[in-house]
Amino acid sequence: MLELLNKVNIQVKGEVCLKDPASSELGAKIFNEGVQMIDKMGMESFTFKKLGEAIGSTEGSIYRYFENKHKFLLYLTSWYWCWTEYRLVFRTANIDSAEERLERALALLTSPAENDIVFGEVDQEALHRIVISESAKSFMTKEVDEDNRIGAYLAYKQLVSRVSNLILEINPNYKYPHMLVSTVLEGAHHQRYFAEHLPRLTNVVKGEDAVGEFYKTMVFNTIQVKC
Amino acid sequence: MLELLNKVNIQVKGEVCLKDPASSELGAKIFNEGVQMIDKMGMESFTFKKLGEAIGSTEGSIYRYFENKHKFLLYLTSWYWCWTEYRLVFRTANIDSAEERLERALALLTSPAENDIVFGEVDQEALHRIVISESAKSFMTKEVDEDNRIGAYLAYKQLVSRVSNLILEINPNYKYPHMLVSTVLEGAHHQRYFAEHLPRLTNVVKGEDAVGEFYKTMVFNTIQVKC
DNA sequence: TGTAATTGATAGTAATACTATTATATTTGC
DNA sequence: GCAAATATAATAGTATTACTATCAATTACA
Repeated sequence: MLELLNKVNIQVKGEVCLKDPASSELGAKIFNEGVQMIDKMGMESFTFKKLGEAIGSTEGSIYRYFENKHKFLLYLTSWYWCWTEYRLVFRTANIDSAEERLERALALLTSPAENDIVFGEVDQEALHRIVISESAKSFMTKEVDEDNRIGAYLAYKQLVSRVSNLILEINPNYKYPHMLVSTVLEGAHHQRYFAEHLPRLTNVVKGEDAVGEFYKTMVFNTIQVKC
Repeated sequence: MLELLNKVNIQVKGEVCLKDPASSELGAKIFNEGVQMIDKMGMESFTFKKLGEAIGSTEGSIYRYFENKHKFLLYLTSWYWCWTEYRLVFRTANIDSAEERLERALALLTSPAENDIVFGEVDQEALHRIVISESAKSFMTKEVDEDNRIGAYLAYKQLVSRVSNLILEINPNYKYPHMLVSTVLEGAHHQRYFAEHLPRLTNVVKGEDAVGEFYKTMVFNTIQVKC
């Protein structure tokens, strides 16, 4: 884990919270303990009442930060994608070859959960598990258009756009870069989940990085004009 | 829409319902009106009470068919995958070339919603939309292992296995057929959803079958050993 | 025709997802 | 250093949800 002297803060854009949880002690507790609770019990069982009790505060206080628990999930996933983009920029910096930059980007996006650069007390591994198993619920709702309007998916779209550009550097004529990138992002998460719970839907072998290998081959074979 | 003289029934396996909805008038109403309601209002707002009122019955009666609304969703998705497999077998029958069989299979799996062979009163288009926007919730829960144990995902696994075998016929050495197939199945649904709600995550152009084209190229480029 | 199974009607409960109110700290601006 | 503004805690309350239970009425079927 890389520790930075001057901490870089992840700033979540969009009107996803009523009050920035990074702005107070209580907000930080809500964020950190919220991540722990959702990781352990899942969104279904998670409530603001339980979270309030866990941090020695109350339901009412949490409602002053987030309108409801769905907005809280939107905040967590936005934070995750901002964090991912930050790491991606970091890992592809100073690399000359476009191919290698894409390779590194894909390795990051398909890698298993791991704590990285320190951001406060945030348990990045737990958050990664949450995004794997709950993020579909963040946009698969009847309110998706309204949530989109308030900017809840900006971070995700920005990441997709950034990786798409890496692809276009290699093959400027490739027609479906966004489709390919979102397929990889969603797919990699799914495969990790399947490996754990529905192994017959995947081909993950213990000890091998099958997910990374699979998507790397898939992307490079898909974008390159055949000989 | 092809109408068969002797109707073929979709038989959902696994212990997903308490009582087979295909076995009674009331069961059929629950199924058909349930599909309509979930399509219109989404799983979040859907309740057995509302469904009971809509079909002139009661909450209690529906609970005798399904333990809860999550099991109902499991039933719907299983039905959908059985139906999809049935259509796939139909469309690849009597085709000699393995490549063409795979191409037809992919075309079916990535195609937009459309009503097909008649199965009772089932609104297949609505069901397709439900699977696109709700099916992640059928396995992304803390009860996934228990649901798997009772056979809730058998139909899905069977379809993945069948398409994987098509791939292995073309390239018996390909290492990740299950991963590739589940990536396509989930991906195609996601792309349809994104096209509707989050267009910046995709590259779907009106009038073109970009989704089908994209996944076809992706699969064939991925499995074929490069020259 | 009698018995079993199914359905309908009604009632009840614990938990959830909030909203509202008021008292008590805590911060801040001057 | 103090008043005013703001944040938090404590408590109460409501409509809805996700069930469970009971019993009467209807229908099936043997």
